[in-house]
Amino acid sequence: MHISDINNAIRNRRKTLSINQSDLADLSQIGLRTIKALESGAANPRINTLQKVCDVLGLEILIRVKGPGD
Amino acid sequence: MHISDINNAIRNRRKTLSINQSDLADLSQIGLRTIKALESGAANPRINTLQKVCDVLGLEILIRVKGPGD
DNA sequence: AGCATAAATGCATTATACTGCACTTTATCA
DNA sequence: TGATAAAGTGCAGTATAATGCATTTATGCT
Repeated sequence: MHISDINNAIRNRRKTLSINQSDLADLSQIGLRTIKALESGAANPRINTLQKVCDVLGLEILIRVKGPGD
Repeated sequence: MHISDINNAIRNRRKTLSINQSDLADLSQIGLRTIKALESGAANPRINTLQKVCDVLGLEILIRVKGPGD
């Protein structure tokens, strides 16, 4: 899944785990306001912010060389 | 490759493509100072910044659910 | 419908990424 | 070894992510 879909990835994963934004904020040690911004898609978050949320949600961010067939 | 190795990924890829930091900065529309920070690893860049550089270098950032065997 | 919980929005403040400029240090040559 | 290019560093200004608080809107349940 491409990084541009990060907002949906986060929201879907959070709902799969049945936690609300407030809980995710606490677990991630990130402000609730920031979680909302993340999920809204209108955000340009810092990589550390993303990493913290992904850690809690069991998501991982990867980087690789783009292949011919992508 | 995990996102925590982004600085090496960028530097290695840049050298593979035989361009210098200044060229990468221009092509990415990002300040030279920021490129240097990125490659030094002492950075917490915004996702858009990362994306611009990766676009030029032919790198892609992916997100996925962490599996049991990772 | 009425109530409770979750989520969205506006605003002000703080923290810090991003930037350019000037300078230093380190490679890479002829 | 001297010249040139590339990379690293310090600093100050600007842009914006991150945050909290208060309020509003949406969602779900009995």
